[in-house]
This record gives sequence, C-alpha cells and structure tokens, in this order.
Amino acid sequence: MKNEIDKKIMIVRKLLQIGAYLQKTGARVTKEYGLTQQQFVVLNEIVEKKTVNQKQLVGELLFEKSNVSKIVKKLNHSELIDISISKGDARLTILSATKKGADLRRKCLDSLNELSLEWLDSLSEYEIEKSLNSLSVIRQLIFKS
Amino acid sequence: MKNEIDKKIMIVRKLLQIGAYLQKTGARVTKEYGLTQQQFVVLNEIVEKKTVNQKQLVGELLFEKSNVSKIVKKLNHSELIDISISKGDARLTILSATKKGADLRRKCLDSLNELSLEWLDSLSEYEIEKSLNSLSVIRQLIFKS
DNA sequence: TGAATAAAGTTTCTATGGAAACTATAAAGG
DNA sequence: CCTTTATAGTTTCCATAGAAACTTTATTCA
Repeated sequence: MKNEIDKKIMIVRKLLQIGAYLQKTGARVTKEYGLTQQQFVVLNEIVEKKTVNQKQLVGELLFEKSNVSKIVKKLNHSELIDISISKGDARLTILSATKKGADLRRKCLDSLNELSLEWLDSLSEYEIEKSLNSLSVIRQLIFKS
Repeated sequence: MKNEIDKKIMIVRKLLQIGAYLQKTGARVTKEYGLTQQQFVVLNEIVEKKTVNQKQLVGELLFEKSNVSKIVKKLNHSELIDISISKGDARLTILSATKKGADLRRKCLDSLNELSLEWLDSLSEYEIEKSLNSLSVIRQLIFKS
C-alpha cells in the first residue's frame, strides 16, 4: 500500500498528465478558430471582464507579460479586441472585446464545452460533486504556494 | 445552483488551469537540469521501461512522433540515453538510459517530487484518497474518448 | 525641481513543439 | 519474385512562448 508521500506525488502526476492531454486536445479546437489556447484564454478573459489591462491579465492568468503583450497585439490585429490608452496613466492599455471578438469567443467556448461534456459524459452526479470539491481544495493549496 | 452541465465544464476548466500551472512551474524545475518537461518525461519513461522504442513512447505519452524523434536525438547527444537498431526490424530504434541519464533523471525527479509535496503539504489523508479516486475516474473517462 | 527608481508594456532572441512531407525498411498480395 | 502498401522514424517549415533587454511614463525622494 502506498504511503502518503507517494500518493501526493501520484496526484500531481495525474494532474499534469490529464492537464497536458486536455491542453493539447483543446489546442486543436481553438486552432480551428485561428487561436492558440493562450490566445483564447486571453480573449475569453477580456470578454468576461469587459475592460481590463495587461498587468491584470498577467496576474490572473499567470502568463508571461511578453506573451500577453504579443497576444494582445495579435488579437487587436485580427480585430477581436480594441486597445485604448488609459487617460489617467499613459502606461496602461485598456482592452475590450469587439463584437467580432465576442462572437468568436462564444463559438469557440461552445465547441470547448461540447468537448468537455463528451469527456465527462458518464460521470455520475456524486462523482461530479466529489471531483469539484477535490479540485477546489487542490487548487487552493497549489495556488497559494 | 449550477446544473450538471455547468459543473462538468467547471471540472475541465479547473483541470486545465491547474495542469497549465503545474506544467509551467515544473518546466522551471526541469530546466535547471537542462531539459524541457517533455524531454524529462521521455527520459523518465526510458529509465522506467529499461528498453523501449519510439512508437511505444508515442503511444504511451501521447507526444507527436516528430517531437519524440527530436527529443531522442537530443537526449542521445547529451549522452543520457543509448540508441541501437533492432536486429529483427531495422526500422525500430531501441532506447535505453545511460548511467548518466538515470542519475540525472533521479535528481530531477527528486526535485519535482519535492515540489509536489510542497504543493500538497497540508492535504489530509482523507482528501488524498478522495482526490486520487476522483482523478482516476476522470482520467479513465477522458482517455477512453 | 530634477535625478533616481519603479511600473506597464514592447521588442529581440532563441529553443521548442506540431504538422506535413520525406526516407528506409517490412509486410502483404498477386 | 516483384509491386504496392504500411510502418517506424527523420527532417523541414513555421508559429509560438519564455527570458532578457529595452522604451516610455509615473512615482519617489532629496
């Protein structure tokens, strides 16, 4: 019987493995919409937040600021988001989604969600609650480090 | 109260988010040993399997064969693994770890495991069992798709 | 008031990973 | 036995992401 240390290591291994698989599969879906996973996540955040700046995106998504900058540039070039300069602080860029961006994000999100439902199709309600609870606990521990 | 569909979507989202975070943080650790995450995973698999071919690695790790090929080339160049041609089938390359490779893998694995234990330091035994069980169930559903 | 420091974001450099095309070898079939 | 098809792995192309250096703007401090 494995001890506690081995079990914790096993948990992290499974999270990495499942995460990597979902990442890669999700990437194939977002690619159909001309976006990488990270680009989609950024667009999604901008849509959800209505207006946001890059520092906030870096903080919340834990992406590299150089990459966020490049993603913002590309999304703007594709006319999915608008960039304006903050009146109070010229260093800040204020980001918001265009209608085109919101529409694309909606479609992409629907496809991703469809995939999610396929994956967990036969998960019981009991297992759902259990899983959500476990993941919340784990997430809290990991992100506070 | 969220319905079942929203909850399933939430589970996948959390898995992606946690996985991405662990991936990135793990990458910083493996980088200290001159390896990317995927390179480490391949080396680890070769050490654990003693001898293996690339097709098997591709099948088990779900990595792109072009990338596995490149990783194998690099690990060989760094003298971490040996490559030989199968006597029965010249198409097959038989991979095995060198002592240097096994040692590096051991050290890197120890660092990664240390990090894993830090993350889940205060996870109770009950939560450990629950998490392991949930992740096993989810993994089985996702990988069978 | 001006110099020093900090902050927000951009650019450059480099290695990596996925997709597609390619090569050499093995298996199948007529 | 030879041609066709399949298989295992390699190479090329290209876009991306992280790290470090850089630029512009704001804040702090003497």
